[in-house]
Amino acid sequence: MESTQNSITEEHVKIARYAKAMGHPIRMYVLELLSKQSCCYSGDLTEVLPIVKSTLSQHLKELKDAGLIQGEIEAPRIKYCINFENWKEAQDLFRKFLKMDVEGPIIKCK
Amino acid sequence: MESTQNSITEEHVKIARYAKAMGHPIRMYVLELLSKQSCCYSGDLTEVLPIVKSTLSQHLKELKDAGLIQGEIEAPRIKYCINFENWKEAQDLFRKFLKMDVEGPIIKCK
DNA sequence: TCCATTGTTCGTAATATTGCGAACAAAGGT
DNA sequence: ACCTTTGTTCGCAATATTACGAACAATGGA
Repeated sequence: MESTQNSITEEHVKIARYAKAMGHPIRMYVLELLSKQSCCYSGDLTEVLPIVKSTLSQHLKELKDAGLIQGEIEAPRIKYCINFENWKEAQDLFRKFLKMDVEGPIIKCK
Repeated sequence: MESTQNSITEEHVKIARYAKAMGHPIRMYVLELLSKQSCCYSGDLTEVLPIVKSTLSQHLKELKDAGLIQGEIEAPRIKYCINFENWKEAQDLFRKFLKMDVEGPIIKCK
């Protein structure tokens, strides 16, 4: 079933997907905030972030699509929280990835 | 000197920059390979990756621009290695970021 | 010197990202 | 029923990303 040359694994695709979602300062801010203080409303964010609500909505959608956060309707607002299932997966993937070569390479380059 | 509303810090910008560079399966593969086995030549990569050399060159350039890797001329080839100074910074940033809420939020969201 | 090898750069194209404002939808309160 | 609040969706524009092939540069070897 596999194509290409089995170099790129499903793990590379997964971690790249999470990394891509994290690849914007606004989204990193939101993730950090949520992972620190459980939940927040999107209105709280527009007050401190230098973007309009529609742009924020798009960033939140990206984080949602990547699986890192989830929204819960609490009318008339929406409460955003970390999606802890996927968050844990992302943590594990990054930890595994970052564990490598903490002390530098075996063969020092140059 | 700061503008906006001091929500987005320099750290958010930095980690987002690294995350963005990691936001593609090809680049994650290269980073993993290099962090595992010290160095490699770009020709080694084209052999196993399902992209042509010019595309690979662009991905390597992105990793270089983000500061995660460095190239060293070793004619007629170029030896690519992890840039360990920045790699360490990225590791620290991600570790700090990932450390948060390993066990879940204080206030469980529904 | 000419050729082969290696990798970058250029030109091109398709698609994705980022951002704004306006319009829209959903729900609660009066 | 109407209005307010909240957030999404739409339309638009500018720019970035991803990918390919062709052309180009640099270097070592024949």
